[in-house]
Amino acid sequence: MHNYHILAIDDNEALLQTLKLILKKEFAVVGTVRHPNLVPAILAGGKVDAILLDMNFDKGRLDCEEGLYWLNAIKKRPNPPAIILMTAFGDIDIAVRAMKQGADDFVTKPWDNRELIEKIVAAIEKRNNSDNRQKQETEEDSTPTLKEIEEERLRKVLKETGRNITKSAEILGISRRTLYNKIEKYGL
Amino acid sequence: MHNYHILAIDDNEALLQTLKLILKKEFAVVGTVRHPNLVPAILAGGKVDAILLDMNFDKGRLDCEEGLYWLNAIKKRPNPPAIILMTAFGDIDIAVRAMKQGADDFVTKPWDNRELIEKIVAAIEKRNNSDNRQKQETEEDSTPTLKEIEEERLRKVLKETGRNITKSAEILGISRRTLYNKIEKYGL
DNA sequence: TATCAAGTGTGCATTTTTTGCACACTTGAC
DNA sequence: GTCAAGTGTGCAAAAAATGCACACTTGATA
Repeated sequence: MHNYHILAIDDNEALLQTLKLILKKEFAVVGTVRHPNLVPAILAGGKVDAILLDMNFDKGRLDCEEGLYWLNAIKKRPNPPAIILMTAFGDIDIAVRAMKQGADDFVTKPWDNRELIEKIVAAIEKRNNSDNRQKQETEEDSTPTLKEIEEERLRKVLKETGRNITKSAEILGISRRTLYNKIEKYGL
Repeated sequence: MHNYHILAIDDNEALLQTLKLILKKEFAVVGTVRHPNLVPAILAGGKVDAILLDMNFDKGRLDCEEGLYWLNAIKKRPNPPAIILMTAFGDIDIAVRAMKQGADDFVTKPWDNRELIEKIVAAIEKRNNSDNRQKQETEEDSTPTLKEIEEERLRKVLKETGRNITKSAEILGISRRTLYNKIEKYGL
């Protein structure tokens, strides 16, 4: 049992219920919606780790283009959930376009339950890992004081200009005299 | 006629020649190789804008896994060319895995010539654009004045602390009063 | 409800930094 | 030799940073 929140989107009510039954056994919270236009509101409201988006363009209700549109819209949000797409047809073009737009994985109907669950978990964990990396980077980034980054920048610019003080001062946007002061202050 | 260098990889000599004939009409230089193990040497030698990699796993010579291995190897290089994959089978799983590993596009055999060429050009231009973005960013990185990086840092730290002025000032190594002054000065 | 720690926003005098300008050099190119 | 471009430094005026004080607000806790 994984402590993840899943949201399944499908305009076929019967299929949606089947999906929910399967996913309920493996995930803590499983929501279902019939149309993706409700997704932004749901994402704004609470935690969602992965979205299962069905692109059944056979019934004319929610077609492939629309599916890609929603995929794109969801992925543009600040902290997007993992997205796994489902399609009834083995169309490579759609799969490729979906992957280009940031889908995390692709499942074809009829799906294999075990495979579906594995793909969902893998996609969520991959997303979490990349999140953590970003956080670590920004945390490390936030430590230095203004003076430290100033010193770092001074070193860099001085190096880049080959220690041409006049040019360096110009690049840094400070007066030449001030640059001399700072060089002495930091012992550069 | 595009001034791009293309490298086509296929272990079927006849198909390779067909490809070359088609591509020669559209691209400045078209190379052909029978096995991807020559690719690293070729890439080290000269300019290659795009690679057309055929993954025909029907004959047992160059199978799908091997194709993905080479895709991965090429994409790990410092300045990788765009890669378009070709497959005789409309297998979505392979397409998805290939896209995950950084393939730029996917074409199924039998291919449509116009579509193939368009995809190659699009992939190269996309690659060039992202290159330019990186260059611009790194170039811009050396341009900004001390005040600009100061402002950037202020924004970042304020955001990170949830606009806790006292903590922000502490992190930045300046007095609280000064931080207020800077916030007003920069309009944060 | 009272209280207390932690934070906010601002004023003010003092100290520090920045700035602009001046001056006397050095250096390399032409 | 000279000329443009750069260096290193002094100095007074202007600007910014600092420490401290004061009157708040806020959320948790006894």
